[in-house]
Amino acid sequence: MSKGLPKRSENYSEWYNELVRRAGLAENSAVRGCMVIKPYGYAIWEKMQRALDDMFKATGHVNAYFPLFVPKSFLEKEEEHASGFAKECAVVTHYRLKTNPNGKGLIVDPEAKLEEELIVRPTSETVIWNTYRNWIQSWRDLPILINQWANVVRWEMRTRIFLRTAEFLWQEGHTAHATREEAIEEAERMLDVYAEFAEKWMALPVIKGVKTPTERFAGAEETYCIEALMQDGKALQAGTSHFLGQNFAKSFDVQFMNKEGKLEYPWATSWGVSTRLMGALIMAHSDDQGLVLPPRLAPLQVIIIPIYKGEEELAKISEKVEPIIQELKRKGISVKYDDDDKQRSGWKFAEYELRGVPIRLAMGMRDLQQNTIEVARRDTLTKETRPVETIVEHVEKLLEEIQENIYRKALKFREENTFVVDTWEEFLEKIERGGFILAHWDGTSETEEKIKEETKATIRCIPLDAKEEAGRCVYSGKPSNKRVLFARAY
RNA sequence: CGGGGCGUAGCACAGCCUGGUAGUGCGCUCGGUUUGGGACCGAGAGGUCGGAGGUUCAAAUCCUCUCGCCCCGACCA
Repeated sequence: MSKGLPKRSENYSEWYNELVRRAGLAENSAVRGCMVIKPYGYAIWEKMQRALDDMFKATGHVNAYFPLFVPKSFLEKEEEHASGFAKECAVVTHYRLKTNPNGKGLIVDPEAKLEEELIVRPTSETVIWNTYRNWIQSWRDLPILINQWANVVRWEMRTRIFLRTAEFLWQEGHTAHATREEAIEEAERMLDVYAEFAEKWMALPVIKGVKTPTERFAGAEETYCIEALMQDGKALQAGTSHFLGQNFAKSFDVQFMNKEGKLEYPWATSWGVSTRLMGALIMAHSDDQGLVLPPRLAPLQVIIIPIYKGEEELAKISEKVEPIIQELKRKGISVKYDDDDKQRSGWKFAEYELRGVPIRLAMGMRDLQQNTIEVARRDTLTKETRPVETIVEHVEKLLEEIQENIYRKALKFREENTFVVDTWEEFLEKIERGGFILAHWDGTSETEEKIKEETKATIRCIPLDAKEEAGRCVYSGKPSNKRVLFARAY
């Protein structure tokens, strides 16, 4: 059996699947389309949650929890929303099982049919706005700035671990505001939060933009998104933030008395990121040796491995290493000393590389005599020997350097794979190679659809920072005033 | 949901065509030797061959149905 992973260059999706499995992040479950997130994978998710949650709190949001089940009648109320999600809903029709009178096992009790079916939430706008009706009477009740951490179910035809699972974990923010401007500002603010999180924590450069009407969230007036480029040249939507207008307020009959004493519908936003970010994290940075984790999200930042023969040597190394461990911990760096005698050092090296631990320290007798320690960094796979005295400060700096380097590498990759294209021939050629394409578009969904049919590329977004620039649509030749971002996407 | 591939020990696979005692490597257990990049030797444990039905004296192998996984399309965060 080969101990290495499949190569990215040979079979990207097999590499991805194997990596997720072998690094102990997650596995497919007995339930179709659903995953088991294993402790190591969940530890990364927890770090993401913590960072995001702090950012949400810092922008004035509070957490709450709304029910898993959505009455069918709620889902129906906002028409666009309803038709957008109808195709992928899990439906609860009964509330009881009974033993099978004709044999073994259990059957659904036909007597226990629900009067109204319950939908397992694909998202929570409807339950939440139904609740907000009772919470909002006056302009003094606004804004409402609530987030919830939850699971949702979207019955996907084709699933991929982390990237598209039938059940996934996410956070969904749902806010209500007195004015249109304030709601738009909120949607944009949260997009910025996502972008900052992606770049500072995940070391993932993203492009902020708005979706075209066809790619818009069902029920939204505007969908903002952050788009990232994966190593195989495909785009991944890493987060979305929606300006929902007054659609849900109207559908759920939520009104407030404004300062002038007139009834008004409040303005809404919703925004979310999911465990899909795990997929983004993996696909953006990892290599053929395994995961490459940005230090700020790595459950374990430093692994220390002793290289020894016999207990006596191990004891000496352990003694030498102990103060280093203590000092690293004191600085808030997560560190593990792997003195497990059941595995050899070479095995451990490979294992922690597979798991993406940013820094490895190794100490053997040679180091002990010279008062040195070997430092290996995961992002570059380079090693050097350094004096023990300064190792803690070095590690501290190195963690930051790795975080930055991973980001720079991803940014460089994106820049090298972003193409400004003006002709259809070039579009066809570049889209085959993968990457982002910046091209003019005439603004019609007809053209968007044609391009998708012919190339499988979609408009990922209209970048927020797109310059006004006269040009002609790459497909139809009609006039256009800015470039939009095309790519094949996950 | 369509097209293709695959389900045999924890993992990777052979055996199936041509039915006749279920195998190999890795992993696991025990003992020993080892230890600066996935150690070696020896001895072991582990499988209702995805499930159900059928054909047959006999089914991992042939037939039917079913469930699941992977890849490619249509749909999506």
